[in-house]
Amino acid sequence: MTDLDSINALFRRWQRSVPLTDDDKRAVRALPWSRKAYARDAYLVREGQPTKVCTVLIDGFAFRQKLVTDGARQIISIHIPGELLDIQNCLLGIADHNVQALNRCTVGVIPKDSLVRLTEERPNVRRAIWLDSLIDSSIFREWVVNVGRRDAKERIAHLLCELASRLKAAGLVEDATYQFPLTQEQIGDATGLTPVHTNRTLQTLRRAGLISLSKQRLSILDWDGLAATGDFSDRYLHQAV
Amino acid sequence: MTDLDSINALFRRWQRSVPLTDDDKRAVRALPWSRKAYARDAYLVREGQPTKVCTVLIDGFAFRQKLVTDGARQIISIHIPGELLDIQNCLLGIADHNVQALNRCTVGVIPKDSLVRLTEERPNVRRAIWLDSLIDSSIFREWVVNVGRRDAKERIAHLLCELASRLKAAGLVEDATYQFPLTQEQIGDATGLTPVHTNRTLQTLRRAGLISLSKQRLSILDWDGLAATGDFSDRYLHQAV
DNA sequence: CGTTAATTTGAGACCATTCAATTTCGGTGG
DNA sequence: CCACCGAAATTGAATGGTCTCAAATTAACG
Repeated sequence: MTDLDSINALFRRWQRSVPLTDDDKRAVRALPWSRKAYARDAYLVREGQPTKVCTVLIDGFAFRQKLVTDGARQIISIHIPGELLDIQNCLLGIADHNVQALNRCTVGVIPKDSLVRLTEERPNVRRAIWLDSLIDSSIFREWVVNVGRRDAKERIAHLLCELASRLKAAGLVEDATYQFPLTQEQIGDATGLTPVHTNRTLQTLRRAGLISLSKQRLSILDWDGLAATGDFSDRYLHQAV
Repeated sequence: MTDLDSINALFRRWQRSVPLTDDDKRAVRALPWSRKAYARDAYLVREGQPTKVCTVLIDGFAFRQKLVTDGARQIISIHIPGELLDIQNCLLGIADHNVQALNRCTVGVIPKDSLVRLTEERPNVRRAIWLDSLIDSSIFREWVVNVGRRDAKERIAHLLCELASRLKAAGLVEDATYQFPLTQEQIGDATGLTPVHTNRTLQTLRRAGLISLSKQRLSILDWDGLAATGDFSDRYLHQAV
């Protein structure tokens, strides 16, 4: 990549749990990076495609999704800068889900072989990647619970808490009001709800004084209340410092 | 473990994708294994507990679950012999979900530090474990889709297809009729349904001539029909040989 | 053979969906 | 800067899938 500083989000994330030496960082920087930009809704990975590269989100948001036969879409996770979008592509031969840009975003791309080689050579990096993917897994598990055993109000409250919590831990937001790039349809796709019901549920949360959300700006007015409504505890994010 | 052959299920599973040398196997056998038996419904891991060991399922079935505040339970995955139940315990300090025995089962237990050390020393083993946990992740993703975007009939059909497919790939069943240890309540907990509705939905599947299920024995009478009903494709299991 | 767990059935209520229409927002070109 | 346009958000009403509560039946087990 021309702008090597873009990798810093990645380092910051990894170093939350694993110490990286200068040699580690040099090795990561020395990978054959290429930089790529995607428009809103563009596909970064398509289910069924052979996997060749691994992608780090540098700027903007992305999400993973799968489509069912009747055309409905389920969003499986939402990603913020500094996260690896498709680490499973390093070992699995065929992509098992789609990755899409949530808004205009830029990513760093590494051929999967070089990344695998790096993990062989740099134990700290390996450990950081391993840990990251285990946390990924934990988030998937929580999402199964969210769509499986919570009602609409709880699901959406939980989703908002998770995103806020992760953004805060990543140092990407400071206060309780910040840019929130999901449309109501996308919130619905992430929670297994229709856009109509998502809309009504958001109104309920607003009327309860828990959030204010309009024009892509979200304010969490009552964190404890929202967390209680969404049955949210941040343990599954494993981001304790 | 007194009976070292119990590890064979593990080796068979790993070798589906990664070749293991005799040295690799010796190293795995040399780990400080202990063997443990659990009664039906016994807890192997409890959410919130510090993690100290890693567990391989040797015989019987187990499942992972989380409880929500109102007491409802969501089953997150179901495990068959040869699978690692809690590999995330190697790196994450606190368990983020519960693991329970589905029926009477026996497991092999390894202190997590020894397993971590083994992954440092044996690249093949490391690769096998990594791959396994990536497939785990893929299954979680599919479950999010299952409970998020499929109706009751589809969810249950999908669950039955997944289990059948995994059991077959593991060489644990031969024909279309085999022991199926889930109660209807557990099927409901795995699909985000109530036991009552699970019961009615199973009757629908029976009446459609797709399955026969009674007294813990499942027959898939029409695989293609069941797979179509459940929108099932085995790609996400990554078990192609 | 008794006791508990698991399955099954019925009826009514409710949460979420569907379908359709309206309003507001955001971006673009004249 | 305003007019226009498509996308997103909002509203209404009717339908429907799933839940709840309760009771009956059957299976599992010591």
